[in-house]
Amino acid sequence: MYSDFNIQEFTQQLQNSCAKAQTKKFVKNETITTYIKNRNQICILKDGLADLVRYDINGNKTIVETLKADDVFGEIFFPVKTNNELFVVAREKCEVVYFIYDDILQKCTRGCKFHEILNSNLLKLILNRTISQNIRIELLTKRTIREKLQSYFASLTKGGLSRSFKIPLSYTDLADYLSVDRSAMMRELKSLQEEGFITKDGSKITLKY
Amino acid sequence: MYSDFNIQEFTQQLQNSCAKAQTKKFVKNETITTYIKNRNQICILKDGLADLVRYDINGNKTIVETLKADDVFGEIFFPVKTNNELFVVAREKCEVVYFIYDDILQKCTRGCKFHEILNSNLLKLILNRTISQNIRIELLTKRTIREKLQSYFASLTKGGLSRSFKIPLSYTDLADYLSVDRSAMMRELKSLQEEGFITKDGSKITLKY
DNA sequence: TAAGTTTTGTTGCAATTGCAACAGATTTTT
DNA sequence: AAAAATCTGTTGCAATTGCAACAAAACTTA
Repeated sequence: MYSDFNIQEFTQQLQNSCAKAQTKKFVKNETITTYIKNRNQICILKDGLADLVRYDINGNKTIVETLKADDVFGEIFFPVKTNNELFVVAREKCEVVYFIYDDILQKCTRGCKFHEILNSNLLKLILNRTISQNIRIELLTKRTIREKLQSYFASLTKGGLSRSFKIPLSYTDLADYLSVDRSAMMRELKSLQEEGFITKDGSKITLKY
Repeated sequence: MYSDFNIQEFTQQLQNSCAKAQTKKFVKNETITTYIKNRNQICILKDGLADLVRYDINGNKTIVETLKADDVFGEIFFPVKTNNELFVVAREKCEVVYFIYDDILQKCTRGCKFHEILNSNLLKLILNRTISQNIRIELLTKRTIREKLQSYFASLTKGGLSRSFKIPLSYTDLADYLSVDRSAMMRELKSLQEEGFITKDGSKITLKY
């Protein structure tokens, strides 16, 4: 994982460069952006938590991504028109930096001294993003709710160090994130407890054996 | 979509740079790479088709990604140890360019004149990759087999232009790609025909209505 | 071309999952 | 502090999906 990355520094670089980055603040439940046009906008969550959310025709909500500080998002990653609208919603108070991709890439092939550093930082950022996407894909390809839960729990144990953790989402949201029915998920959680695989106390889960 | 990308040119740049890129050829069904170590290796499929495949403990096969010319893959995108091994297998004759990420990023911050172009090309490549990952995630978050099929078909119509297309996978592989049971998928395909949504002739599908 | 292998198409049955609905608990808003 | 909204936990029932199994078709390899 390429975590040798300083978002503060990067933001400053962006602002000093030709890219004209802007910063905005959002309160809880505020919509940060909607994916409708293809503006080639790249956003970086400087601080806070947010969700990329989709509603389908049947009203099913899916949390497509959960975003934390330093995560990138933006329309540029979804240039194909989908039938469903995508929203990024602040889960808590957020600070977002945004800029236009073309300003970084097309413009200033010479001249701007920050250009190269920007590019390589952006690369790191997007690389980290594809890694979390892969973890998400792994989870979603699991066939059963049980396997999805176990896969999700595994991702919270930070490499097996902590067998006890607090779920950072409500159970309602977790179901939307695993893309399964909430009641079916609750049932499965109950089975996991009854069979002795986990202990559950509110949002605190402990993995047994 | 950033398709203004010439793989031949890029390969040449790689070979001229300090990155020491190598090219290898593979025959059908040959294993191109296995994800076990964290070698920070990046591979580019120069020519041919390949699959990124995972087998879980129960022997279920999942096609995690289908790769075509110009697609990137490699361990660098899966640095977290998963319980399941991942393989990249040639679906047909393939040509693969591979190099080590650190050679591009850490080394030669000055001096190598190709460095900047490389970086920006790599960025484009990875950006295209995250786009296809998003499409994949959208497909996998669909709740029913029917919706998954429709979502997959939609991605084959190239923006709604062609209502008729040939499925580039066997139905067995398609089920592994949609992450569903094959017989259940076949049943659903039959229903889609009976209800008049599609016409099916071997691997050729035509969308009606 | 014959034998072997893989894929397709199909079905019955069991298990899993989704849907709808509701009461109680918790949180947020007024 | 009361009212409103959201979340949790639960259940019965229906629909969907997975599993196992098999024959026929298509494809590969010897």
